[in-house]
Amino acid sequence: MVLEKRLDYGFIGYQVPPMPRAARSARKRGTFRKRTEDNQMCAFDLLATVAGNMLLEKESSPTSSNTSNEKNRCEFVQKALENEDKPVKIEPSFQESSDKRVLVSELVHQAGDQNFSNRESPLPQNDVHSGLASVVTTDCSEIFVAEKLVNGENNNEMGSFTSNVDLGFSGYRDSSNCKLDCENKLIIKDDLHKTGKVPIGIGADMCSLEDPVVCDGRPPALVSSDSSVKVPLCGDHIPCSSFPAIRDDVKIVSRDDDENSSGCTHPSTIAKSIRPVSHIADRRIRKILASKYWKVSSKLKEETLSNVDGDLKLICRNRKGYYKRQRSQMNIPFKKRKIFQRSLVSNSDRWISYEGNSHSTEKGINGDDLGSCLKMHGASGTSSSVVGQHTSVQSRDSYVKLRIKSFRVPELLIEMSETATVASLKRAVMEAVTSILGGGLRVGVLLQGKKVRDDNKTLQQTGIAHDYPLDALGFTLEPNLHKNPTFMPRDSSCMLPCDTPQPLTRYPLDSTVVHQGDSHASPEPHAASLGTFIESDHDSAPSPTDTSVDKSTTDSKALVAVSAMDVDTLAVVPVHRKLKRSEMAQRRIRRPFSVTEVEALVQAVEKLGTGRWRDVKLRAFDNAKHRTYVDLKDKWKTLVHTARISPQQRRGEPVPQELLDRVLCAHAYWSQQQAKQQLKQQPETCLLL
DNA sequence: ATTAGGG
DNA sequence: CCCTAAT
Repeated sequence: MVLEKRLDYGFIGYQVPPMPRAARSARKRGTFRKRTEDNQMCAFDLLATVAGNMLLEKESSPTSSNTSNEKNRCEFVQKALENEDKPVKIEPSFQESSDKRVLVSELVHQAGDQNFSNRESPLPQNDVHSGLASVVTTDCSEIFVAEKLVNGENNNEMGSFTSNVDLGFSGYRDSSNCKLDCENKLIIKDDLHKTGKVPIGIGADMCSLEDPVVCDGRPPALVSSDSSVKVPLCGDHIPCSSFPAIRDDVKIVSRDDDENSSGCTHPSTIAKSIRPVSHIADRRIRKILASKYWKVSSKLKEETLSNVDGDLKLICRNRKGYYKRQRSQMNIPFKKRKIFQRSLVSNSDRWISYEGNSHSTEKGINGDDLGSCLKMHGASGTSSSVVGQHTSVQSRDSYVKLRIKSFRVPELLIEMSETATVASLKRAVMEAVTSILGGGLRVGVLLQGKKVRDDNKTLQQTGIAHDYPLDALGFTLEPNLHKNPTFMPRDSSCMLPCDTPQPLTRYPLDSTVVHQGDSHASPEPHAASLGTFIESDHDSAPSPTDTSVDKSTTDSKALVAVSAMDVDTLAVVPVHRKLKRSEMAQRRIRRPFSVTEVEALVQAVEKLGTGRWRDVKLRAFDNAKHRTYVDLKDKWKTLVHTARISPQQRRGEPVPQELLDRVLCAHAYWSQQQAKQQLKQQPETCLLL
């Protein structure tokens, strides 16, 4: 049996409905509304529901005994789970439909092996709240928070999402980032909060990485959901009031949670009857949710944040910023993370904004490039009622708002014995996905369904102008494996402590990259791109280069064949703990030297020579953070080369011949000087010998 | 951290 | 531009 799937990784995942209602746009973008099955429910939704239920339970009958509570909880969970049709839903050919994205998280979840319920759980099985804890993995510390809240404790740590995250999925790794203080206010520590920067990553939500239920032996059939999912399918078991906000929002939520402030000025027209939401349970749970999923932008004060479940109007009023669902920090290489840390990726509205705030300590080599050419937009949209269509032009630069509808993860080809168990299949998918993700991803950019290959083009040159059709742009996730897969004899101990028989599985990791629509593939798997950056040159303004949109080079080749591997050999799974350098950092964007820069460079070199690039840098490019002395040296090299070739062979913005002449002249002069120096030292060394 | 050179 | 050996 060959199970061929194209995994479409959508940025859908969990979404917390209880967003300030007034802040929600009245508009509905139907295209973004995920059609989900009624039986889909994300783990966190369940958790929240359960927790809310528990809280209600506790409040309504504070005298009820623990055992009774526990029993109810277990019962509830079981019933909730029973509402799932089946634990695994593998939809065929969903690659055709853009609205049927299979989340990685979902996949991961699918990959979850129910046999794991047997595995040792760090949680004491006799834990009072085992009913709850068994639903949500111990990896998700929200569960603990919820539990503690239920228990009346309110000094809870948020975070500590460990476990499988090191496989490339996201999760909080730092438990110190936020917590609930003794007054139950959400505290987000670190400059993450101060700066409004949310470490983000492309990854699955942790909640779907949990281990299955111990409760009744059934795996939790929890599938990722987004806000449009009807959460409490278990309505019979949950008092509606236990989660009124969600229940309401679920029905009307639209994807465009509107990063901007339009919601304040344009109250939702989808006025629904809002049930009272004053229950402590709700507040608590929503606090959890908020802490997990929503992030207030930098301009929001902390007090406001702590009010997330309280005075929504205040939030709204204060909303210089906006709510964002908080992405968990992906376990990505440090370097990469450094880049991502200054960016915000909105999950709900799917556009990317980058913050140009670059008071970081890192060298300007990587980060500053990015930081300086990215501007953040979220809070400033004035005409945000048309989300994503236009961005107001700020200063003298035009910015493009980008929206990520979905990521496509590389195609996976999985071969399995027909006699393999479903559990094995799940595990195989799991491993395939994790190996892909763990191997590192790079981003591909699609414009009009065609892959944008040239990383050096500016967005404008590519056609991504500020008024481009948003939907024309797509992103893909591509494996960064490029011959680095470290194949390892399958050893179940590496990540899946399970003793079930191992099936024959195989994942051609050099496999295809499936793109949007017409399935383009990249024959050049190394062309790392971080194509979502907007160039801004303040230090030095490279003059506008050719604005040709070279669509012919954007490739229209057919998809790359999936490399078939020998089926007979022992099953292997690539496990690369060691991340290759290619995944560590993105290539800097190309920033051609302007004539002005060349002029400055020539002048400096004339003065200082060709061996003192640091001085050249200091002298002529001290304030051009994106020009390192290596860059200058390289540029000089190319300048010399350019000066030597015929003008017809030169490319790019033409450099005045006068400058090139000076280049040659200076080069000759300093070469001569260098030679003289060598001659002077030569006898000395001879004497020494 | 810089320099020098190959890729 | 990147990568790195060599300073």
